[in-house]
Amino acid sequence: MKDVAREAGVGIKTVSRVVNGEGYVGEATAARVRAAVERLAYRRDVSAGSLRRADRRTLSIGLLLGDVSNPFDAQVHRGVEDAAGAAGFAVLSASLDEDPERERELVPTMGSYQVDGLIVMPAGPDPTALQREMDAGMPVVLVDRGVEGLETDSVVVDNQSGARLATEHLISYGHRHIAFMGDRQFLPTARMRLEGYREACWAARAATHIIPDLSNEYLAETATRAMLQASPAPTAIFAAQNLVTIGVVRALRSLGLEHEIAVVGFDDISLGDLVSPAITVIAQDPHLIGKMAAERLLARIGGDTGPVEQIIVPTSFLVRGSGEIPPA
Amino acid sequence: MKDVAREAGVGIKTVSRVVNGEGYVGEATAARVRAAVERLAYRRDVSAGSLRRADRRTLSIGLLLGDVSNPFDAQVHRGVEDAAGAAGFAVLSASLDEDPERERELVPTMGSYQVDGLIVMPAGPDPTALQREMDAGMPVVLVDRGVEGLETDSVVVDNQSGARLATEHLISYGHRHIAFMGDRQFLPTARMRLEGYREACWAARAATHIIPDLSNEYLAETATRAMLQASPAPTAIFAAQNLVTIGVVRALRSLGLEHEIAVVGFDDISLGDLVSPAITVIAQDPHLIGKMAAERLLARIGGDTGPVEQIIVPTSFLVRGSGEIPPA
DNA sequence: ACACTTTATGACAACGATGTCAGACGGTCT
DNA sequence: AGACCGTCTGACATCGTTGTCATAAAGTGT
Repeated sequence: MKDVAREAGVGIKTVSRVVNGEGYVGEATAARVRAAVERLAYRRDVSAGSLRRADRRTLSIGLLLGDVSNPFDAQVHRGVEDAAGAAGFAVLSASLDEDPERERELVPTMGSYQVDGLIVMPAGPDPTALQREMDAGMPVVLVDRGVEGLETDSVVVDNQSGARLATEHLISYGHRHIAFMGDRQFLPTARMRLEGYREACWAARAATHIIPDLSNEYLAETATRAMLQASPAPTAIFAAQNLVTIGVVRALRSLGLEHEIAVVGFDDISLGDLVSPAITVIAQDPHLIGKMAAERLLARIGGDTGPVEQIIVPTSFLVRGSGEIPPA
Repeated sequence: MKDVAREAGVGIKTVSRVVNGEGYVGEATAARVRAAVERLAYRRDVSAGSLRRADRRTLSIGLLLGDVSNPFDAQVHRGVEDAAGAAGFAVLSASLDEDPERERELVPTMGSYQVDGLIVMPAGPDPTALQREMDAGMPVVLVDRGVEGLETDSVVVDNQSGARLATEHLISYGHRHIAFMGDRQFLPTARMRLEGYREACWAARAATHIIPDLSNEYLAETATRAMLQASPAPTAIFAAQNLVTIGVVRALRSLGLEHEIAVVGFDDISLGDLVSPAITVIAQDPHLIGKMAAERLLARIGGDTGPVEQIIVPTSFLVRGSGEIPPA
């Protein structure tokens, strides 16, 4: 900027004014400055600017997801990016892999990059890292799940009633022995979905059969195969997470049981409508979740001091075939 | 930092030395500083530090992808993140949507955030924005495709020979009328895949049937349906991109032709092994592509001034059924 | 002609950190 | 004792930018 000022024969503050469009600069001077900027291929340094500016804004937000390559998380990511990008904010992202250790580590790291706010899909139940950041004045919005003891905005879906709906759907087709296969129980979403399943089973006086802690596709497949050896084997399965659903479908296929045993999944899966039978699911709208979280965060960054909000994004029920198989 | 210095009763430079582990600090002093850091919940400001430091490093890299929510791109993203994270670098990412306009805009934006290097899946054929960045000393690594006229490292797959292999595979099963359905032809990868298809057809003296510029699933589905009305209709399809493959499969399914017409896809698709018939594909390893790109970039950031490298990541051929259907 | 406002401009300090340098202290060698 | 070295420490300038303020010129109202 000093160089540009010299090149244009003006003071550095005048260059600053032109670059930031502050006005109070003569048209002729401004033109000379713009020409110099062009000639020297000058580009403003956002971080140096934020250093001196009163609000310390860096026009960037941090995004901590479970795994950027999980289709659900990737859609959330895109939603955040769309909303943030429209407001001129850049997105710094990282994957936590549901590891509380990484959360403890990466939350302060994001802080040290001076992001203006943080969107987090929390990996653990421990609020201290995030609380510390919030105490330092950092706006935080949680997505997908909350953290007990942390008073801040969140964007979630109603996992419990979605799971209840899915289970009731199976019950309405005559099933009374429905297995629940879900993700790790320290995840609040997994617990809520289990709760919804339990509610529906109780109401129908159906037995419960719970297989938790399936953290990936492979474990889900193995567990499904093992479970179906038992007798009496369940006649239907509620698969409470996207990767679990894939594992279940894969196991049923390998046993040739995909047209005998009913399946309803939570979260849509790519090509779920093309396999045979097509997979009935409770679908979320992850792009919308990300977009709303980013909008909430941007409002907080902009100074919104209203009460803490919990935004619940609706789910939709996609009936496709696998969930409408009656018991044998 | 000034506050920490006052709290600990030392000079700010001493605090800096402790925080950065520079040594030459007495143990007692260091302990007092660490205690003060803890008490005041102090965190170093990375960007302010980089301002004065000679190398201007911000320990962050920029990543410009087609679309962070495309499964292929998301895997690349994760590969980059893994390699960058291990070296202590943060990743600033954005989606270009194959729009050269956005590329012109976001490349300098990344520059103004002072990233130490840039990994780009280029959206357009125009090298100027990237060239300008490189002239300013920014290391750049291209992924998935190159840019003509830009002398820089790149990590790609051999699209041409992959496509040739796929086509030859169909020919070996007796097909002589194979349709090529591909993405927009301004994308180098799309052109290379078409070239590979052409080579194989020529060698076998088979007719070509080319349907380009299918930029999404829906267009691919519609085009497939239209094409199959023609007579004589092709007996096999080479679907040259992941979303195109999905569209093709969807169209065949809706016409009930999925067991009549052979399909080989380029890029693996999720659940491609579960649909019936399972989809034969040329699979890439996007995680590896991202990882290698990041490693190359980190080497350049670290001062590697060796000659420009083009890294070619091998593809693999997954034979699953859809590509082994003989012509009627 | 006078006071007052508006527009245009640059000098300078400051943001939070690090590089440079100089100085103080204690120990070792001649 | 004096020269010399290694360790430990802080004052100060500096990185690129913006906030504050002073100043000057031109315009406006009386």
